[in-house]
Amino acid sequence: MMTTMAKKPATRAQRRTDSLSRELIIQTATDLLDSGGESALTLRALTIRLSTGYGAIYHHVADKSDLLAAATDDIITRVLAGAVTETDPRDTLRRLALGLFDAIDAHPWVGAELSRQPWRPALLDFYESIARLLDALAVPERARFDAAGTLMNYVLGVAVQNAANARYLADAETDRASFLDNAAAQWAQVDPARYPFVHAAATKLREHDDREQFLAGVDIFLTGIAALR
Amino acid sequence: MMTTMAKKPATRAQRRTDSLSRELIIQTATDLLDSGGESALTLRALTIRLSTGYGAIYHHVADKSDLLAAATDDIITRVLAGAVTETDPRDTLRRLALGLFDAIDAHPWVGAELSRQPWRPALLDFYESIARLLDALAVPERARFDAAGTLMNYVLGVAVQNAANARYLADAETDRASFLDNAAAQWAQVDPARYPFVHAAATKLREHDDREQFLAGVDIFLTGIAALR
DNA sequence: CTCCGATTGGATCGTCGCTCCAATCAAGCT
DNA sequence: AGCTTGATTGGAGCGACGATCCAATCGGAG
Repeated sequence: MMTTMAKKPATRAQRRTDSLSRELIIQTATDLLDSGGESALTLRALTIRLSTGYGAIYHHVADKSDLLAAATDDIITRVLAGAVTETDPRDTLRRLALGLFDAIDAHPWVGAELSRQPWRPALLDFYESIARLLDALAVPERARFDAAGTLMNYVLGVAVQNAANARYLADAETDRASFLDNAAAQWAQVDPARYPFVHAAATKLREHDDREQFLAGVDIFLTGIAALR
Repeated sequence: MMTTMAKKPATRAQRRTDSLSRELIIQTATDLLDSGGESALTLRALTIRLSTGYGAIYHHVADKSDLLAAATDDIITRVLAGAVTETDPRDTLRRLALGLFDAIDAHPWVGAELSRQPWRPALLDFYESIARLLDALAVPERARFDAAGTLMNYVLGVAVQNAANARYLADAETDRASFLDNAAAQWAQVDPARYPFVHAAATKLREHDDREQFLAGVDIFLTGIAALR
């Protein structure tokens, strides 16, 4: 046997002229995730979009989870940068929560990633802001820790739920209306004797607005927190 | 080239005497998940543990996600079967929520799976129970839908959070105490000027009990609900 | 006893994340 | 300019994964 095959001419594919950077990779990853969901972010897709190889990417990024985390931090940081302060602490809190809600609504993969890594440094700012606002609401210091944690859990819980719905919608390639109709039809089919409330809720499922329901939940918690003093 | 290598003798590995079943597969999958976390459930590991092949497993199960969903339903159903009813609707609700909390604490992968598929049929019973209890707590019919959804989101949010922590603990092979010490140390290192509340919360992190904090959140919710009447 | 559908085991496929290394470039030194 | 050295790039290849496919085997109905 010959030790070498007939070698290709010694030319490699042309080397890129503009230099790669961590930022460019993260930006491209975000594009892929936004357009195709979590499963669209593969290293192969990245190499194609950036017309480069694995080595170049791994030189700037530790591994895939590092890349996902960095993209998530990027989005979260942007949300916090756009946060505004109202005169009423309750309103500010509502705004803050809605900001995270909307961001995850626009980038569902962020919700899934946060559910996997809930203590990213970028969320420290969120936690800090919430605690500060609870202070302004006269929540006693001993209860503030639990209250802030509860709010965080609720917001993240809704975020994850929304991300799951969005993923389902993307996979099934159906629009939101027919998805809700389908779910409502299923709920309406359950035995009314065994599940009277679920059966009754089927109609509301079609009308409800995720964003408003989220805000209703925030208000429930705010009311409960106000009684902690 | 020869078309066939020297074939092994025509004997196949001995066929199993006891028959496989969907239940046995689900049970084995649960064992694998409990002992090694989500990544431990691979088809190869299943074939080894059951000393069988891929075909036999795929004959009883549609695909891997079907298997994961079935295992999750199994756990949830068990939790609901053990639910008890107190005289006070509040206590019953607390028990119900704690049941789910403890189940996910014992099987963290259930939390991760529920975050991916939050509308499993097994959760319908949960939803129904919650709505029934909210009715007993005199929550008006128009607010019941939002309130029930809010509580569900909160419980699932905490569940996901717990699952993420458990996963981290399993991967890092550290115990909970040193994990909390580590996290507290990190929180204590953040700039006290920029993050006064996070900095102050560092000490509480070491003392706090996840279960109690979860219950504190449920109580905040219950207080908030009481104002809805 | 015979047959046929139900069940089983494993070879094989395509894709994934990741490692590894030769090839290439840019910047500094003499 | 020529040389050197470290940073950066591109891609072949590895092992593991989920899934498919099919020959081999079993067990009950007739």
